[in-house]
Amino acid sequence: MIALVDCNNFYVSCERAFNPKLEGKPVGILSNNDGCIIARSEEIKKLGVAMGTPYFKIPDLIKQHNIQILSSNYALYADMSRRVMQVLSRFTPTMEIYSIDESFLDLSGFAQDLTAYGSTIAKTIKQGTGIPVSIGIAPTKTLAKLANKLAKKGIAGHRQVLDWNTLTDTNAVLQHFPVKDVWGISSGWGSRLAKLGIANTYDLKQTDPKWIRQHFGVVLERIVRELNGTPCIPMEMIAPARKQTLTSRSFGERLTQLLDLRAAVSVFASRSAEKLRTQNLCALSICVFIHTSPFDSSKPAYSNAVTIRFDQPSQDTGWLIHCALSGLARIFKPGYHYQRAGVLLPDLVPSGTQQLSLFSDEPEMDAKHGQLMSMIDNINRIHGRHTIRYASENLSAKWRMRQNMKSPAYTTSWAALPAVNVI
DNA sequence: TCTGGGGTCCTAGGACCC
DNA sequence: TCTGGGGTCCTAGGACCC
Repeated sequence: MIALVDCNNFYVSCERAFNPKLEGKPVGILSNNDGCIIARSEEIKKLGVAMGTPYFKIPDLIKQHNIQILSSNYALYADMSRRVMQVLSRFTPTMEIYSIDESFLDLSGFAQDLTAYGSTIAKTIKQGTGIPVSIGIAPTKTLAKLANKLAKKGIAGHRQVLDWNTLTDTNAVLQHFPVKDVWGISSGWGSRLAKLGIANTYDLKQTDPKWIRQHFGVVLERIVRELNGTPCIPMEMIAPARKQTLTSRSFGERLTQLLDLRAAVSVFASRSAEKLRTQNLCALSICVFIHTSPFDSSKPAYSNAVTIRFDQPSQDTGWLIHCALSGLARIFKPGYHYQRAGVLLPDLVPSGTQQLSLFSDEPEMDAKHGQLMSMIDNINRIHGRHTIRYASENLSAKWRMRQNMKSPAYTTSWAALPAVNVI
């Protein structure tokens, strides 16, 4: 049996844990650059605010219902996630951290009442972190995800925790479950299936897996088999190494000057190199892209990207910035209002196993660069993220994103520790 | 004025090998 | 008249996830 533990409205719950005044009120958390609403409390969902609604489109609704809006605070969410996962890991030896707010727990061989065990887990998480969770328990991951959704809504007297095996008529439940809400199926496949007469999840469960494979591929076939109780998606206890990494941002204001873009792309390349070093990876190539706003039809549109291959794998900030900037120079065209840029490292390999270039500089130079990078990383870890950086990162700050309503870094900065008033 | 930022897997087709 | 049988690697595009 597999349990899926999912935090309720995770970002909102993190904010509420340190700001109880948000309790009971409609709350929305914004994406980077204060663009869209990407996390919602139950109260704001009831007001009809959809996932991904652009913030600037609903000023009246916000005023009318006193909706609380916050910029996203990823330092806080990442730290709260770490705490939740730490508590969760006490309850099983085999756990897969699936996302910032979800984990699969393998409960095979647990003899006791799994609903009661789930309730204990939920209570402990809430007490230890302040975060409310819902738990679905079932024989496969797909059914555990499904049971989790039902537990969130609450069906047939089950709320917060639902053990699939305790339901008396699962087929009746599946008949009322929309296909597009099944894990791994979205509206694209959902509407294709509907056209073929597969209207609900019970219909999908009854469909011949071989027929599904012919018409949709092996991914959907696995889902059908999982709905029938046959595990096809294994637990991944050890996170596999990243295959690519992307650093990109929308700008706080549109940029027209190459200088401003150079600063942004330098920061993205530098951040990418840091990610490589913390994960012990090297990049074989770098891709730089820039584009104008896809929504603004009043100005000329332009987008372009360029990929540069390396002679040998690298995780060196100076080299990545150098290549990123030379790529940028090749695709930059004056006269456009740029909205976003990014640095993509699409081919990653483990560091330490690199094939060296036949025409490489002295190997001693590579070693020196490596020492320089660990020195910089150490200083920045002790004294704060951007204590030492490359000069080109400082060319301009015009591109920096908007974050006008961000809460303090309650748990990761001494300066932002919450104060408690004892009366 | 204003619209996020990351990822993965699968498949088909082209180019090549013996 | 008639033209094999087995592979690999790479890329682009499409589908999905949080």
